[in-house]
Amino acid sequence: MPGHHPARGRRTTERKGDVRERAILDTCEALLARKGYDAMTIGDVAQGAGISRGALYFYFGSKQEVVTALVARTVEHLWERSRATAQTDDPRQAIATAMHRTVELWNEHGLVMRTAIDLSLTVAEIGELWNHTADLFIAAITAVLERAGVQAGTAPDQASAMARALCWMIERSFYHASQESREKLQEASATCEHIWLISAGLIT
Amino acid sequence: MPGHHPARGRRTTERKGDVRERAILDTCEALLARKGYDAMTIGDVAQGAGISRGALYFYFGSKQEVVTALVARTVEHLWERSRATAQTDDPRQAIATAMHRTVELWNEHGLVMRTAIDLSLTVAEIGELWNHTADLFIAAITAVLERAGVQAGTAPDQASAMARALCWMIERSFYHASQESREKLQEASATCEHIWLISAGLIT
DNA sequence: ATAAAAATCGACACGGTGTAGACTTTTTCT
DNA sequence: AGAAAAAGTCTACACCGTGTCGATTTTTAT
Repeated sequence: MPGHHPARGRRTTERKGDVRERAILDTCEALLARKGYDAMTIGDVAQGAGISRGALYFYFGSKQEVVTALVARTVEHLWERSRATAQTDDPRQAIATAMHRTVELWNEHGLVMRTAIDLSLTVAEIGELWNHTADLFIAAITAVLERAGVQAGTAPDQASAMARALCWMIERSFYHASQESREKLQEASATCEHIWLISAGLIT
Repeated sequence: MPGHHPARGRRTTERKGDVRERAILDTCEALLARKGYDAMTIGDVAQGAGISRGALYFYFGSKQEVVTALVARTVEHLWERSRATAQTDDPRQAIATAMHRTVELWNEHGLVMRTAIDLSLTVAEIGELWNHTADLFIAAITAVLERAGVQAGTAPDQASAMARALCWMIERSFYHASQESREKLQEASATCEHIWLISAGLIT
């Protein structure tokens, strides 16, 4: 329909580059799943996205930047979801829904989350991204523990320190389980939930 | 002293290569600490060991093989130590000594252990090494839990599954803490011990 | 002393990364 | 619509680290 003016007052223009950028990230995610980080080459990603290597470097300055952007995209999604979570008064209920949501997260984004964890050491920016994510989780766990009656504070047997340990337990358990199968993930979740409940003093 | 015969009946011959091999591994460990795995190059290691790159490839077929050998050397040390551990009947005591020993292990070999964990995914052989090590720990934890009265079995709330989760909790907590300082490691240990005790039902 | 085995080296080929500069397409402004 | 600017694309190249090869030297055993 020639002569058609798209609505004004709103940025209609989606740069061609925006589409490409998404294509690059999508390809990166797919290749990460198929070949893993080391085996995946910039050339592969470029080819998958339908451009040449040189063109890719117009968008990202390095292989690390590409995967950092991918992690950022995913992690942003996590934050959004976690912000949208309804709060409950009952700690038992809070724990159950938190674990359930976490299972969903890992089912959906397990690959990128594992990659983020793996690269946290080597790629500083990814490390920060993941640290921040972990801090959100730790804060949430701390809150639940305190509401369940665990003494607030940072001593080894108080809420804050315990929350950190529980967070790492969940991270690592899910990291391994999500590589195996959804069933294993479900089992790991049940176990972590159980230990969390015990630690909160909600189970004998 | 010409004509000197080294004592017989005992393998006096330590191949020159044996010394070199040790030198290579030692250098590798030092460089790993200084620059990290990615930044460390085969050339660096060779230079540090006082030989050329070409000569290094006489000993090891690849960079991965070098670090795999280093991990193997360290892990063997762990196994030895863990075999030599006295058993106690009192679960509380068993947990305390286990955590204490683990702190020592991480203080001494934290760097290599972290490297092993990082490379578990990419280098299959290191993965197996570390898995086996983890299995030893899990078995030990399981035994203690059962002796403390936790029901044996693999269901999510039974000894085996809980031991696995606790193992990951300890691994991850120590992984992070050992990067910071001995104090942090000590604190992390106290927290993990506390959660372990609660999970075993030895604390209200 | 000598022959076999062990160890060493320098040169080379390969593959992946990242850069440079020329060129084309798209967007923006009037 | 049309020109200038901005955005996007490509090919070629330089660099670096890995791993291989064959020739050579050193060590070891007899």
